[in-house]
Amino acid sequence: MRGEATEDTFVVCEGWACRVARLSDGRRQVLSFLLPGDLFSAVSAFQQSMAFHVEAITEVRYGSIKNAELRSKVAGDPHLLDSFMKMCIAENNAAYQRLADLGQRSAEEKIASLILQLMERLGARGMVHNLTFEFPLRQLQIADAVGLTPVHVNRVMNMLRLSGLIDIQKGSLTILDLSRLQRAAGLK
Amino acid sequence: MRGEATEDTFVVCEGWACRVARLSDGRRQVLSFLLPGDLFSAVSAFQQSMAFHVEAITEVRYGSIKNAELRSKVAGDPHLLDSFMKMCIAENNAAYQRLADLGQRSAEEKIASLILQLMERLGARGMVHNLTFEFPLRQLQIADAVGLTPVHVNRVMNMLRLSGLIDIQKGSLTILDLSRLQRAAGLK
DNA sequence: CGCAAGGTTGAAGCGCATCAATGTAAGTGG
DNA sequence: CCACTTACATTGATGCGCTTCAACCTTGCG
Repeated sequence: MRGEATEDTFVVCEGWACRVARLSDGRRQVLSFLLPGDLFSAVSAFQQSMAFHVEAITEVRYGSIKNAELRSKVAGDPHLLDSFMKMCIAENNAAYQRLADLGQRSAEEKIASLILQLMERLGARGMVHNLTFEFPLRQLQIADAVGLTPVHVNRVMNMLRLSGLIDIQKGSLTILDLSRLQRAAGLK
Repeated sequence: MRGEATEDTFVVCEGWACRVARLSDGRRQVLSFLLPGDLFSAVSAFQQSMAFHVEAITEVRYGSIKNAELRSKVAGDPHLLDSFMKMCIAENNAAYQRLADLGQRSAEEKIASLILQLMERLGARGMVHNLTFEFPLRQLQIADAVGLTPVHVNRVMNMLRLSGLIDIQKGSLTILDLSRLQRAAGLK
C-alpha cells in the first residue's frame, strides 16, 4: 500500500507489516514494524498523505474505519481522545527510541535491541511464550530497519547464535540468555 | 529540564532548544531541535513523563499552559483538535525523516540534510533572509544529532565550506549554493 | 594574564561496506 | 521425478569511512 491519501484508517488484525520510507535513489528505511493491533498510522485519520508506505511482511488480515467517522468519534469522546493521544505518544516514543538506537549504537547493539523491542511489544500482546515468539523477518528487512547491510546483519546474528544468546528455527526466535542479550544491546 | 511528569505544556517563544535522549552509558542523541513556536512535545499534555529531556541551546523564552486546560480546550473544539493532531503528525514525520537520514545516509548527506531541514523550518517562520539564518549550534550538538563524532562533523563542515556550499560567520549560516547542497544531501 | 570551551588538524586503526562466490531450501514446469 | 529457477542465508577477501587519540589553535572572559 503506497502513501496516497486514503479514505480509511487501517488496523492490523493478524500478521506483520512495516512502514517503509524510500529515498530518491532507492535506499530503503524500515521506520517501524506493525504488529497485530497497530494502526497503519496512529494519526492517519488526520493527515492527507503519509510520508511513508506500508508493506506486508507476512500474510496480513486487517480492518478499516472511515477517517471521518474516526475523527468524529475521537472528537466526541474525551476518554477516546485520551486513548488516541496515547497511541500517538507511543508511536512518537518508539520513533525516538529507534533514533537513539540508529544514532548511537553499534551493529550488535542495534540488532540486539531490535529483537528486545519486538519481544516487548509481542509480549504485551500475549504472543511470547517461554521467551519464544514468531519471527518472520528476513535479514534484508532487519538490515533496512537498523541501517546495516544484509551481509553484516548475517554475521552479527550468527555471532548472537553461536554465543548462545538466541536461537532461530523455522521462523521462530528464542532468547536463550536474556540478561546477556540485554547487555549486548547496551542496556543497563 | 528533565523528563519528569509536568503540570504544564511549554512552548518555545524565542531561542533554540533540543530534545535529548541519554543512553545508560552516557551517550547522547539529539532527537530534534526546538525552534520558536514548537511545543516541548506536541503530546506532552497527554503523557505522564517524557522519554527524553529538553535542553536549551541559546537563551530561551517560553510560555506554558496547564495540561488540564489544554486537554479540555482540544477536546472541546474539533478545529483545534485537528490543528493539534497535525502538530503531532508533523512531529512524527520529522522523526521518521531523521530515522531515514540516520539509517541510510553518509556523513556528508546527514549534515547537509540537517542544515536543509533547519532552513526549511526557519523559513516557515520567516527567519531566513537571502538564504541566511541564525545558526547557534555547536559542532558537538550537531554530532549528537546526526550520530557522528565532533571531529568528523568538523571535517565534513569544513569540506562544505571549502567547497563553497555554505558559509558560517559569527553564529549565522549562509547557503551559498543551494542546488549543490541539496545534491550533497542526497536529495533529488 | 590565565583559563575554559570550542574549533582544527594529523596519524593510526577498526567496524562495517562492498564485491563476489557458494550453499540451501522451496517452488515450477516439463 | 528431475532440471531449473528464485529467494535467501552464508562465507571470504579487500577497502574505505568514520572513530579514536592526541596535540594545538583560537576566542572570550574573569
